[in-house]
Amino acid sequence: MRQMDNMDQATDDWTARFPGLARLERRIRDHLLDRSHVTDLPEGSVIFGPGKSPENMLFLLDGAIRVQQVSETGREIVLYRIHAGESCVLTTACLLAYDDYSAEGIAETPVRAAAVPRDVFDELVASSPTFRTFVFAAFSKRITDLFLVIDEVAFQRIDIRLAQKLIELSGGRNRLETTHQRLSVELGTAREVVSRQLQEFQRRGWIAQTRGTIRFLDRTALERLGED
Amino acid sequence: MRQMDNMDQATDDWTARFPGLARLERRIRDHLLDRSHVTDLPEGSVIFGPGKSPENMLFLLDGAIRVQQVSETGREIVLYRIHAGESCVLTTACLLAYDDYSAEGIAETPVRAAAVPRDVFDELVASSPTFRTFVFAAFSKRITDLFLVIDEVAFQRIDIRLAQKLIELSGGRNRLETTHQRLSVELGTAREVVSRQLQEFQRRGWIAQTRGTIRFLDRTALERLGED
DNA sequence: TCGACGGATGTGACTTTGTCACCGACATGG
DNA sequence: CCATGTCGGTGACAAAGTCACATCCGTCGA
Repeated sequence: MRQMDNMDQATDDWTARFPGLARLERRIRDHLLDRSHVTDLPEGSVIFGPGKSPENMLFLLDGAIRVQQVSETGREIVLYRIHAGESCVLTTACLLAYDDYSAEGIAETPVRAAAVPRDVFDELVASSPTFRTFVFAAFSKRITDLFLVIDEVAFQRIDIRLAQKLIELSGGRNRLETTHQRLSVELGTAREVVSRQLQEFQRRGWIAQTRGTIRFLDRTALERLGED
Repeated sequence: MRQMDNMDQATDDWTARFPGLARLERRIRDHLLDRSHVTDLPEGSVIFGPGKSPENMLFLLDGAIRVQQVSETGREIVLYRIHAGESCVLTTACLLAYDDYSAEGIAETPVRAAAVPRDVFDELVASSPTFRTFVFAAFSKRITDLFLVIDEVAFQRIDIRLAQKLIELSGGRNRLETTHQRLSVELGTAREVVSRQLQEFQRRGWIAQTRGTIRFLDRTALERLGED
């Protein structure tokens, strides 16, 4: 499930890449670096999921992890992503063996992360105020993000959400390589709904579509729609 | 906003009411009891909300707090409840001053709670493994609960969700005093939708309605529907 | 006692979203 | 070349949300 690569940790202070850990006490930081492993995971790795609890808490150095949920009905929805500079707090939730929730974390790109064993995590929370702040801030951010997801799923129109998601996923580029199916999972809706909305965007001259890619012809129009 | 009642803390060990705190180290427990206040809040008190961060973390001794969110569009949805024996971890999220999220916590009944100041909370997390476990378990539970809410809002049929909610809110009694409006907020849907579903339940002989109350005529049928 | 008022509920017409059962188009590998 | 699997299109329908009302009922002053 996972491959571990030990690195020369003395020369690679990965904590510097985490804003919240920049001011970590020197002694603490050294302990953390000493007791953690930097790990590389290929794209598509399942970091955690039903029946797969990780033993370590991850601090993402590069890449992104997508956390999504599969409903009993088979439909899926993307809950959030963890990007470089963020930690995988859900792992701790998982570590605590809370009953089998259906969420899973998947490496969306090749991922490099620092793996911190559970006991080390606990020691750090106990001994470092800075680390505590970091951890609670991470939890808070997740929870408020989930509030936002709930708000959008419950109350936002699908055309608006789709426009927002297209802009978000494009990351500034003017084309997006994805399928209607994948977009429907992002929004927790049905593929046909996405297809129809994209047809409408195309009819309005905002995008052009070919199999597997969407080109933006009028990004501003999409952004306007996405602003409510 | 809040009224504080000091009690004879030496004789009232409220930590005993929290399963997760039962094994708290004696020294820690005394510190917690010494530095916290037991507080009474009237029904309807706003515990936290947009612009109202609490200074304390609450441990609920009696009553219930309802946490809900108001969307920009004015529609509302109940996110979760905090019952006696649980703590208000969201408060810590709030304490960390994460940007103004729109969620608010309201006392659904008269509430008695132990208020733990922020610095005491931090000390306890630092010094007690038991307390740490308690806090992280609380966070985990909230997050997994929110996953469930997302799943239901996104993928579950409204009749099934309504049946489940009626059973849940009735708490074993065979009548429920609430309005269609309130039920619609519970589910994050429109009042008309609730009215129509309730009419359908009534037509099937499962419930009887009068202004402000619902009587259960065939609770089993509702439970069956609620099981998918 | 009357009537105004506000909250609670009922209703119909309509739009949006989700579901289902298909279809053909395209890419890939034998 | 065909078989297969993924991708996207389509129409008919069902479920859910929206809007604009119409009642209904209890309460509170006048």
